[in-house]
Amino acid sequence: MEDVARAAGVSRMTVSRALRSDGPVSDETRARILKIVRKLNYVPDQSAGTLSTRRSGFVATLVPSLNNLHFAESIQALSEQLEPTGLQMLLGHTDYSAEREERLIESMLKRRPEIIVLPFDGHTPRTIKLLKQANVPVIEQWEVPKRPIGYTVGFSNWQAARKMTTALIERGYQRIAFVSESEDAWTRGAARRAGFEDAMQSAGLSAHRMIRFGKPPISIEDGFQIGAQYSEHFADADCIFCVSDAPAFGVLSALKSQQIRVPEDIAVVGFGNFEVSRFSSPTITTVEVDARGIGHQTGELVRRLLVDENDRDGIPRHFEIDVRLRFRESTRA
Amino acid sequence: MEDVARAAGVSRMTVSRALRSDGPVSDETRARILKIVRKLNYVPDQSAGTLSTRRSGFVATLVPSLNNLHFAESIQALSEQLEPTGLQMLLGHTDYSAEREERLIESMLKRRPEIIVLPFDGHTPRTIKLLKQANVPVIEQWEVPKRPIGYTVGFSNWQAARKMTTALIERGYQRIAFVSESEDAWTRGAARRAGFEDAMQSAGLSAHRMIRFGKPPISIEDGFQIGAQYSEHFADADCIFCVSDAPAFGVLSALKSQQIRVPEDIAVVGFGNFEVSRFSSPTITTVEVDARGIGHQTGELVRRLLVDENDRDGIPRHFEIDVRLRFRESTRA
DNA sequence: TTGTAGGCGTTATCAC
DNA sequence: GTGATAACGCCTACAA
Repeated sequence: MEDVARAAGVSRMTVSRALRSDGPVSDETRARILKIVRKLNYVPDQSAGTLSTRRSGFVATLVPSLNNLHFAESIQALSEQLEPTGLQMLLGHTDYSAEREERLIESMLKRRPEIIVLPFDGHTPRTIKLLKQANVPVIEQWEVPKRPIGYTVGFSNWQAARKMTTALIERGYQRIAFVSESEDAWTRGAARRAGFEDAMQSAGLSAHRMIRFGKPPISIEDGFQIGAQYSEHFADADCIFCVSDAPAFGVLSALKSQQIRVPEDIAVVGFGNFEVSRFSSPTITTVEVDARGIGHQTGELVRRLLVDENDRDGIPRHFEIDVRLRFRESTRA
Repeated sequence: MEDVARAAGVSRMTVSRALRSDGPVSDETRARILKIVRKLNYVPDQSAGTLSTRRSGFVATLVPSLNNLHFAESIQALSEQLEPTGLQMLLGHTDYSAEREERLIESMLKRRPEIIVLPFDGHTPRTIKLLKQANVPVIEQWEVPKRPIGYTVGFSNWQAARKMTTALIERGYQRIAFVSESEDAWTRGAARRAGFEDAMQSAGLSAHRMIRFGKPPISIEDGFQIGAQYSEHFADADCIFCVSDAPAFGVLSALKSQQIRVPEDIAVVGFGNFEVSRFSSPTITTVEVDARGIGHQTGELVRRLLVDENDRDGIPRHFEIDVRLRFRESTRA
């Protein structure tokens, strides 16, 4: 910066001002400075700026995993929202581990993020303490916690699964099995299972057909293995409700290879409305979740909290994300 | 830090040393300081550290899109490698746009990354200039450029597609169609197409059956629409080679709904070995690419370049990633 | 519209 | 093993 200043015959301060689009500098001086900046390939050092302004420009963001199109899409939507604001995303993935989440937050806090975005999957007590002490807005996504730390953007997985289960019962299914992960610290999956159980019990039906298999995120392959043991798991069931579309597709694939017809012999239902569920044969009945919407709403919220000075009043604490049931060929009408 | 120093009855410098695990401090003093650090919830400010040490601890990383399991997996593998090193990833996605890539690099350089990891899909001249002037190691991934800027981790898409095409010809296919994106700044897709053309021409066959449709990344839906126009596109073809598994699955789905048999009436081939290709029916012949391997190798390389002081000699400029042909049910033996 | 002085929170360096 | 001092590169605050 010194070099630029010298070449332009001004002080470093004037260079600094010329680089901020709103700095009070004469047009002529700014033009001259910017030309020299380009010629000298000067790139300002944001660490120094951060230190001075006490604004890092960072949005700390966690996801359980990138290896899941829902999370990837929501991140992508968020990062697109962030682009014009000049804020940068600091991304980490927890691998569905609360301990890893804690470590990540600890290391990200050293970067002094201006806001923290993370999934709610249950946090360790220390994580909660760290988040509160950081004295920075917190946005919890996907599942809505009972005791939110700050803002929330998401929906109730419990209600969504309950709604689908109830709709299935209305369509005449009674012996519904539920497929989910074996390790269930994963609150969202657990919430869906609980919603299923509640709906079944409310209808006076038994919710004992529980298949727990595979670590989160449960995969197509896991679903295939479950489906391959049809007679063991599903001999007396009339419907298989899977915690996500991936295992639903796997189950379908396994049933097909055993000549079991869907939906004539048994129905298959997923969760998430991934692209594959629309193009499998039969197409898969599922719960549609607006993943991009979560990223988008989060981006809006970040903007209102950090960028738009005059839009900071009356910001709701919660943004509800749409969830819709999609009935397709894998269930009968 | 001042507060911690006062409470411990030492200078700030000693606190600083106590926090670096290798700093020369007596065990007793360090223990006392760390206790106070915890009690006061002191979190060091890494911007200040960066300014002083001139080491940011950032790995600038670009991907075309997260909305693609290959890239997501490679990023996840890289970030797992990075975790124990204390390096943090600064992630951005280019959306397959060289201009967006340029803007992202420009903004990331302000953070003074210690290394830059990005896909090679063709760069703008200014991007190349920026990367060279940054004076920081550069790792180009996925496709191997003719003139690399620094290190490379990937494979030749041209060769991979050529190999598959040749193998298809050996299996008796002669009238092979190729499905790829309509906008082809996407060098990897273009490289695959060129490899296909070369193989066909070398065998004295015509490569005129070219379907270009959909913006990158081409989707299942795009493939479905292409497959739906079977008689128009594929009436005289015996095989459909798709630039990725996603459209291959879509094509398959569309053919099935028209009662066209695969592989009896026509074969379908993909690229990438995504999970869906193993569980569709029929399963899809494809080119297997080790996406996690790319992230993993990149992580190794980053470690050798930035962390392991005594492992910096004779580092190869290129790491080749395995590519294998997977013949499945969607082609005949 | 421009310049000067000083500080943001760390660590490198050198002295003890 | 510990402390004092001076940077690191930018920006706030104030003065001209």
